[in-house]
Amino acid sequence: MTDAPRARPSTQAAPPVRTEVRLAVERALAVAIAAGDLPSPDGATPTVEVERPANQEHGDIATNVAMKLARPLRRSPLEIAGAVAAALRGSADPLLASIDVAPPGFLNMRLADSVLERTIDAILADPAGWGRVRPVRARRVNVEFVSANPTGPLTIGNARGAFVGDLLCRVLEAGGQDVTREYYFNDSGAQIDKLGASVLALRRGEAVPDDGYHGDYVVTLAAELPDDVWMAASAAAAASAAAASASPEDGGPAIAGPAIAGPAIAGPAIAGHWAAGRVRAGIEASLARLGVRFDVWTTEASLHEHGWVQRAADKLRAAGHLYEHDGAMWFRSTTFGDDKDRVVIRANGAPTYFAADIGYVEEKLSRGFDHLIYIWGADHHGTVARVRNAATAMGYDADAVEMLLYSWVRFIRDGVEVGMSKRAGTFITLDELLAEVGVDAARWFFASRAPTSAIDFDIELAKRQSNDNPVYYVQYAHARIASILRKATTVGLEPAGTVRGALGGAPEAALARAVIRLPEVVEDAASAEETHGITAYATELATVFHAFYRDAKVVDPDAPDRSRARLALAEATRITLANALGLLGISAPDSM
RNA sequence: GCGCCCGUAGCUCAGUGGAUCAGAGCAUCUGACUUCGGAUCAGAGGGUCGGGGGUUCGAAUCCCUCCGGGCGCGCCA
Repeated sequence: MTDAPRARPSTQAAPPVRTEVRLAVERALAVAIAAGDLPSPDGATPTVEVERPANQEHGDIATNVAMKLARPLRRSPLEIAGAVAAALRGSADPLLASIDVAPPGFLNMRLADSVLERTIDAILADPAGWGRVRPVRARRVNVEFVSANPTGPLTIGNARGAFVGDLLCRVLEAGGQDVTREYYFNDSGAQIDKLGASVLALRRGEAVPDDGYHGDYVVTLAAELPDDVWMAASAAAAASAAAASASPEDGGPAIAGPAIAGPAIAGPAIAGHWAAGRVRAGIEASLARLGVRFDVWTTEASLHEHGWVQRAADKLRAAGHLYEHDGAMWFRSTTFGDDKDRVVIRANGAPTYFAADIGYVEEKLSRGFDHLIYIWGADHHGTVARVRNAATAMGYDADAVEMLLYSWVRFIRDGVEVGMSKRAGTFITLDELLAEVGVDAARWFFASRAPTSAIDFDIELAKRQSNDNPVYYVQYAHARIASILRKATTVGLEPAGTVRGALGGAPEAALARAVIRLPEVVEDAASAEETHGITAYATELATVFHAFYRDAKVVDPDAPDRSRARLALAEATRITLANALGLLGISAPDSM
């Protein structure tokens, strides 16, 4: 797999062409106002926004700033557009070849060939840096995703979270952000105990409890349970059984700065701890196979052990946001708009899952992140408000904590939804899905859809139509260019080092115009925190290249100079396709 | 019951802080140069943007309402 070039802050690419044009328009607007051609705006001047028109007749780049200024300047949009256009034409900037005013007040601009040429040349000079952009706002970002409990292998239910999170990280990195990828394991608590109890039951030759875990992997775990763990678990089970019958009182509610009770040490917990570790190793291996990398693995137990939960609770208490009620400790979430207050410490002294969430926020932010992103399934939307509220209550900026919710995927096979339950052991693992569909196709599938949209994933369809999948269309374009470049060398032709003066033809101009947009697409994707713009762009670029291929003979020994220039443009296109695919973690094959 | 999300072409999905978008891919149909990769290209048909109201010069986009689907409303995780 061709991986995306790693983030290298030292590579500071020139701003996207679109940005250059926007700045030129802003300068022209200022010039027109200074010259008295336009009045000075009373209130806030609207920011200039430029866009890529869908209709080619509207030029390469257009702006509606004249219409936005019509009200504050009390001039007609056409009059304003005319003044800005005149100022643009009057500037010595060779950026634009033409500037047209179109009703009701649009400014349509066409890029000069020289801009296309120097951009293409820059791609050839620095392929790895192409597509990386300067951040609008440099941040240290923590992205936490997957975070599936280590109670069983990753399933297709975890697929979207894994890919969405990974893709977001890649896009943010290309957008110039400093990204840390993090996985949170809930390695203690009732679910782990149930997993442990299930393993112990099988080891004893008994049936798995009804509320335990029933998958085949539990049988394997029971068989592999080391003797020392087995004996320790058995001894602890016996001891806690004796203790439970001897002392029913548990010391009353924990208030006024008590220590938060840690997880109970019992047989199932001991076995569960071991099993979770084993399962976790499998999860890490699966993620590696997906090309999903993590920088930091944090466990819930470590948050308790290192006092983060306690510190966060203390912080909330000191700020007056905790109170006791019915023997439990509550966070006054309603202060921040939640519909009810939330329990942090149960009446029995045990912290809730929410308590660990709060401790985790404190722990993450203590590491110096400016921004925390949680990739959560839509079923978690009920917990968004309370966690963000807790962050606010601890004194952090509300915007520092962001939850990105993705909708559930319905997996369908033969027209029937695939039902799943990790506990019942009826599920399709992520490994199985990828073995059937392929990583590239799966990545493309998730990358090309907005995370918030509910989608259907038809497994059979994904396999059967694999050759019609747009991902193969894009990869084919890349392989075709690689083939052309190979072909060229056999007749002694190499790409030229520059396309200067060689983009005059219609096929060349159209292709170059598509190629130079990559940084804009990356910029938009990073700021919107979405990836489907990149897949759409890659598809479009492939289409434009295929048209170029149809209209322009690239390898032609009878016209060596023209061939070398077209080879250079083809190479720039190949780099752009490879970088766009690499950004998505998808391979860019030289042949297929 | 309350809250959040969603409903766009036969299918899968973009577009949703108004004008310069009703779009892409697949599927269907019709065509393509003895030539660099036909996993390609050119073209066609196909949608009252779930229904209905409202605001506006203008609404897929904003507001209300209804219908239909998903999810959430624990001292679970």
